Amino acid sequence: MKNVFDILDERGYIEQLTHPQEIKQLFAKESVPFYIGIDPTADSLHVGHFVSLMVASHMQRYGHKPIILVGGGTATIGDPSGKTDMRKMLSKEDIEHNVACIKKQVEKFISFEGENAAIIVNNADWLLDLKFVEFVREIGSLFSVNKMLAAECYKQRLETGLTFFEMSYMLMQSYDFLYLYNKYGCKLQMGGNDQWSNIIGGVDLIRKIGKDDSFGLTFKLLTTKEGKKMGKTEKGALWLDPEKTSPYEFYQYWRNIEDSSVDNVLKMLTFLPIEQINELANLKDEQINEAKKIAAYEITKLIHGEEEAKKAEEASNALFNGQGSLENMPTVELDSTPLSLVDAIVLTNIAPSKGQARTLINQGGISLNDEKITDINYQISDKDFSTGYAILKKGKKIFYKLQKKNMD
RNA sequence: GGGUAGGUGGCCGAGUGGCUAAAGGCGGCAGACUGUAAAUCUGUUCUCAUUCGAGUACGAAGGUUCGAAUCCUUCCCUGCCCA
Repeated sequence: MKNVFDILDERGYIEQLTHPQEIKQLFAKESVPFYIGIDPTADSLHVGHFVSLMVASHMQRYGHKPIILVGGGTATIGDPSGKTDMRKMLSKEDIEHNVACIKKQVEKFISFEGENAAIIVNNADWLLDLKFVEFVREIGSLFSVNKMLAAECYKQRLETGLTFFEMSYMLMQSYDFLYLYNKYGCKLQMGGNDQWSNIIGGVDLIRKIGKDDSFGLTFKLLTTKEGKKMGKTEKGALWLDPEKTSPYEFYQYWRNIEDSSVDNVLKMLTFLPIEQINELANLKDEQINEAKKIAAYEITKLIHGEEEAKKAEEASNALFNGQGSLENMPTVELDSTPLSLVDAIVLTNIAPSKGQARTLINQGGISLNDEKITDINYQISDKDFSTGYAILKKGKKIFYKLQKKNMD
């Protein structure tokens, strides 16, 4: 059997490793319990977590045991890494709700049954009961403040201010690793590269207490060529929850990525064989659109299932190539006609306010049934529904199907 | 605890009594060009009413003034230096 290490490597997941040689040998030698942490700061995962789950899935396929740590305890603090401001704290109820939602999404990637079944743990279970003095004496004494301050993740914060509260985040994450090491024999922590400092904190902690088989690995963050984080949309993050980001929008996001990201996205976010990916990524110019279609389809399938992926693909074909049915595009029902175009735009959330709806119309960004409309007083009436529905379009890529509620 | 500099629209950052819904940049959106790409150029970017206009907004609450983001008072928060 191939070593997962090579898989992770050839697919470009790996950014940094604490002990490259040893980690590779470890993978070959035994089934390694490893953990990735997820902060339950929202009730859905987003693309940022996607990469972590992909890696965990690859690892599990090769016989290693995933431990998904949900940071119910640490979320009460908020990781200061890379943030310029202290994060707002979440209530206990929020966190519990979020944990439950996250669990469902994780199940799409990782099996909780079988030989190397994954487990989910919540660090609230051990962190909340810690005694302060005890913790500081036993764990805190093993951390050098000088070293921590030198860490990249704190440097930025040193300029704007950093509280002790936030600094202890690293200690807690390190303690998590130690706890999992002791309880489940967890030897490896994985995470996004922004977690590097926290990860080596844990690796060092375990080594300081006399063990030498703790390791850390970080993945590359998904970024565009300019280094912008991927997964941002005009509405904020690209969520994995279909209620927050519809499968159609999700599909379209990947369909529209820039050429230079195709290779990365295919490798990191799909399970397509590497040979096929290399072929696809080599397509030039206009042809690379084929690769994007495949990427969008595969990624959507992973998150939302085959059926939703097909629907999204079909809707997109219908809209952009004029073939196939319009049935599956996002639809909004209208109570009554006539309705002003401005109102319809706000109703469909195409624009958040009437003012913005008007600017859109004025700038020629709105069309109805393929006809550009520049009259801000336009009233949508029955004649726009001659085919039974009306297509409202913003810009080139955002479509909504309007339908009347009571067709009589 | 003492001293000092600050808190401005999604972010960064000008503005120090009326011409300020507040320069500039970033980000976002739209238009042109394209391949549902990138880059570039143009427009736009608080809310309601697009006719005039009105309402909210410069950490919070009060006050001075015909008029305040700009002045005064109290409070909250943050940086830096000293202890």
